[in-house]
This record gives sequence, C-alpha cells and structure tokens, in this order.
Amino acid sequence: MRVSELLIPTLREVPAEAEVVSHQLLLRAGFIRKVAAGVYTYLPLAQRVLLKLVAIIREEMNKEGGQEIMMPIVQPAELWLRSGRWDVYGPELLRLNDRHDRAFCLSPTHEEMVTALVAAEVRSYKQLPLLLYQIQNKYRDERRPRFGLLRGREFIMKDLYSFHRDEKGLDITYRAMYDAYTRIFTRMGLGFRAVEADTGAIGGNASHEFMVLADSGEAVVVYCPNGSCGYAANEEKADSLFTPETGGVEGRLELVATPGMRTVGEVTRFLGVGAKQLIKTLLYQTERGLVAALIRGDREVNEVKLQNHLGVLSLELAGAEAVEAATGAPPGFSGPVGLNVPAVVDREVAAIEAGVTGANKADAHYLNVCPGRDFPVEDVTDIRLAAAGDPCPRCGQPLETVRGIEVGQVFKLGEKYSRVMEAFYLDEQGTKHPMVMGTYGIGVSRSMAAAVEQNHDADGIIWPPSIAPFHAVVLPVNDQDAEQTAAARRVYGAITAAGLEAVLDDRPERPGVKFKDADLIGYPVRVTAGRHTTEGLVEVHCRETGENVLVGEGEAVAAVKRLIEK
RNA sequence: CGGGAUGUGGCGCAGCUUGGUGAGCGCGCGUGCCUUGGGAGCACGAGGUCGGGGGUUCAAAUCCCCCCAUCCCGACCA
Repeated sequence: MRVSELLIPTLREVPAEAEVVSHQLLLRAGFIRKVAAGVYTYLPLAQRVLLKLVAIIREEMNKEGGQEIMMPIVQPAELWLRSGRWDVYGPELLRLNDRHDRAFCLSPTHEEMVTALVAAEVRSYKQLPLLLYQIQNKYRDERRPRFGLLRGREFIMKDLYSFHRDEKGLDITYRAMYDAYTRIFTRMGLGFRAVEADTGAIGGNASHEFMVLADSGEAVVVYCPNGSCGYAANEEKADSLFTPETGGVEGRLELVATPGMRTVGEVTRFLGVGAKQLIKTLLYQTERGLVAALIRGDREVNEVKLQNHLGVLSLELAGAEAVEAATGAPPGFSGPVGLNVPAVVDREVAAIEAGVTGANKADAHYLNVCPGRDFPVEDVTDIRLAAAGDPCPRCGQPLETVRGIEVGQVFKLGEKYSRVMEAFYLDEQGTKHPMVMGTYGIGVSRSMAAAVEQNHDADGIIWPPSIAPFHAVVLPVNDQDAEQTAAARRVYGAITAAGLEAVLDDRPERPGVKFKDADLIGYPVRVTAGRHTTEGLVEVHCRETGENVLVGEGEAVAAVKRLIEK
C-alpha cells in the first residue's frame, strides 16, 4: 500500500491529555483517536495490529478445540438479575433503558449469556466438554478511565468459556488454556509472566494472571528471584513465610497521652517505639456489620485476603463517623482493648508480647498491650499484604516485586454460574448435574498498548514483527529522483510478492519527514532507496537494533525476511 | 465519589490579573517557487460559536453564577 493513500495522521507534538507512553505514541503515530473518555477509534494501523493479535489468539483457541461465536453486547437486565450480578456489579456496569423503559446493560463479560445459551442447548454428557469463545467489545464504566487503551471504558476482549462434566475435565482444559496463553503472548513478542491470582470470595479454586512486565503497569507482581523456585503471584494473592517476631516484654497495661498522634509514624516517633510493636486497628464496614482488622504497624492489610477470610461480598474501610460511634474516638486512636467489635487478628499480631495500640480515647494510646490478656485473640489468620523482602512461601528467599499489566487471566469458575443459570447435563445414569465451568480472558486492545509500553524508544514504537501493522516500509529518499523512486517501487513489489506486508512511502515529503514517521510508527524494517541506487544497492535497516546493511536490490527481500524472522 | 486544574482554528499554546486596540503565536493544512539522507526556506492563503447557557456592563475570551467536557491527584492502613 502507498503511504500517500493511507490514513496515518501522525502528530509532531504530544497531545496534552496523554500521560503514559503507549497512549502518547499510539496517538502521535496515528493509530488511535479519542472519541470520549476511555473510548477510542482504531485507525487503519491499529486495526491491522488488532487483526494480527486476534489471528494469533484465534489460531491458538481453535487449536484447543474452541468454537468461536458472537454474542450480543446489549443484554437484558433479567439475565443479570438471575445471576445476582445486576446488584453486585455496582456502578461499573454500564446500564441503559430502551424506549419502553426496559433495563439493559452493555456487557462487561458474558458468563450469564453464554451459560444461558448452553443451559438451553446442551443436555447430555456426550456434548461435553464444550469450549465457546468470542472476541468482542466489552464495557466497564470505570470511575476513572486513564492510561489510554490500558484502562478504557470500551475495550476488546477474547473470552473463552469452557463447560465440563466434572473438575477433572476442567483441569485438563485449564492446563491447555494456560499453555495456549503462554504460546499466544510469546508469539506476540511480549515479555510476560504468569502469576497466581486470587479467585475472589465466591467460587473458583484456581486462577492465573498473565502479566506484561512494565513500569507503567497498575498491578504489582510478587515473585521469587530464585530461578529454581519460580514462585510468582499478584499482590493480592501473594503469601510470605510466617516468621513470628515477639516484640516487647510483658508488662502492666499503661495509658499514655498521645495528643494528635494518629498515624503509625507519628506514634512511633512520639513514643520512641518500633512500628513492629504497634498494633493497628482498622475498622471495616461489611454487609454483616463492622469488623476490626488487627495488623502490625509496619504492615498493610490485604483486603482481598480479609474479604475471603470473612466471606463477605462488600468490604470497605469504615468512615470517621462509624469509627467514632464504635470506639468512642476518632480514627487514629482505635484499639482492640475493650472494643466491642468482632476482630480478625493477623498471625503476626498474635505473636506480639507487648504492643502499643490506640486506647479508644482521643489523644491516648495503651502501652504493654498483651494479645490474649488484654483483648481476645480468637480469629487468627494471615491478612497482611506481602511486600518486597518478605521470605518466599516456598523457598524462603527474599521476595521481590515488579509492576505489570494484566493482559490475560485463566480462571476455574466451578459451578457458580451453571447453578444459577440452570446449566445442567444428564450423565450415563440419567442423573442431573451442574456443569463445571472455566473462563479465560485476554485483553486484546490492552495487549496492543502493553506491547507499546514494552517496545519503544525516544523515536517511537518498535513493533515486534509478529504484530506489526506492516513488516516493512520502503522509502525513496528523494521523491524527485526517478532512479530512486523506480528502485523503491521494484523493491516494494518484490517484498509484497514474497508474501510480506509492506508500504511504499511515496509521499512528496522531504526525507527527514519520512524517516521520522517511519521511526514513530515503528515498522520493524525500513528499506531505503537513496544515493546507492545508482550502484544497484538499497539499505535495509532494523528498527529494533539499528542494524543497517547495504544490499543489492535483488537481495532486499531476503534481508527483510531475515530481520523479521530472527 | 472527593479534591485540583484546564477548555481560545486540526495539534501545542499566549491573551484573562487591570473588560474596550484588527483574536494572536508555533506546528499542521492549501497554492506557487525552491529544496531533497533525519520533522528545510520564501511568498500568498484558508480556517475560530474563545466548551455551553445565563448574568453584570455602554462594552465580556477577560468579571459573576450554573451546566458540560477533559486531564491530574486522591479514595481514607487509624
């Protein structure tokens, strides 16, 4: 294709709204344009990349027996009322009403719809397992869309849903999907890591997330640097070895004045004690009422762990009024002594001999607080957030953390949806069972942005060849030079005839403009027809390495191939 | 949802404090000349409801009120 005929509106300046590099470069290089906050149009170059990503995904899904279907994005409320998620999903579900005032939503995911379909059409164990997938737009009314394609309100997802007669069947497909995902992201040229993920309060017993490692990622991955161990989990799921430290020496409970000292930092400085001796008391509001979480002063609560432990659907820190009503003191002075709220005690707190806590009185703390003596220790568990430096739960080496962009997740759903949507099958004996389900997602549009986050330099994008919009650009330096333009056309023709995808930059622009655009757009290979065409030579340049070789016109195709296949 | 900021031609911005002069600058765009190995130069030119609505005033991009949009920060670790 000719660049003069393509819609590639590159920008010299960075649009003010773009914060992260993938957003900036995709805008500048003419891949995307914003329509509304978190909603984008994909221009021709982006569409080509998306089609490549989709082709890779489709191939690997089909290889595992997936059958592609298409489902409505607009879905009736009844479907979501049946699963209970109409109420649970909250404001992130983009809802709308039709002219008859019937309620609908734009689907953020299709478990309900696909399970209803299978419930209606599949009856027998002979029809299982069944793997259905779709690649479509999905919607999430983010409270705050940001980072361009990384956190949009409309995004493209591949979701595969698997239906099995039992856990054993699910395990096989789960493993197959895990392997397929590994192949997919490898083929996309992404540096990624599969990590253990949390399965949430309801259902499910295994999940992995596929993280593209990038500083701009919103997710934190905790991993063990010991290669032979290989432990890796997302921050919410991550465990660490329990290494109890008995802080302090048992003594008499003592009330001290701590005027205005609310935070751990303030209290430790004021009293001259270590943060490890502080017992933070956090009050959470749940649908079953207030709950206190006790955690060491130098730790943070892992709310996912806490929520799972409690088995509640909603969990959020209580407001100042609620804290005051329950403890009699403003936030900052809460403590477990005499507190009439059920408490979850972190196992590290239980090990403290004599700690410091809020006194449930404004401007006062207790010293020498003994767990068990001064307050009941009944519900002990691990509710702390793992952090860098903690010992690995498997091998004990210090853990490290890295940021990542979640591009895929595989999840064992179990029977949660099949039960509520009544997806049952009959076994050989004619007995009815709920189907066992799995769900496996890939963020397609997000993967494109993640690829840019990971593959760029000061000049622009550096597409991995497997997902580049075109493999090569052929660039005549001087568009007035008949020899150069003729050579460029010949090489372009040879490259495309060889089955590669190329563009010919035939614009009547000065060379600098064409070079800059080529770097910005990130074609993996550039073929330059310049001064050496008089000797029958063209330059073949690798965007990634900067490698530049002069070859005879006839060898240009082979040189391009070598660079994109390496 | 809370806080902050911004909204002026396609993009990036100035002008607003202290109301009144032809609404300006750079880039981009069109035409012509010229130039051709890293976003050239000259000339001419097109293009703007100053986010929207209301108000104050003889007069509003500029002051006041409301709304909308966009971006950033935060969303409470006691």
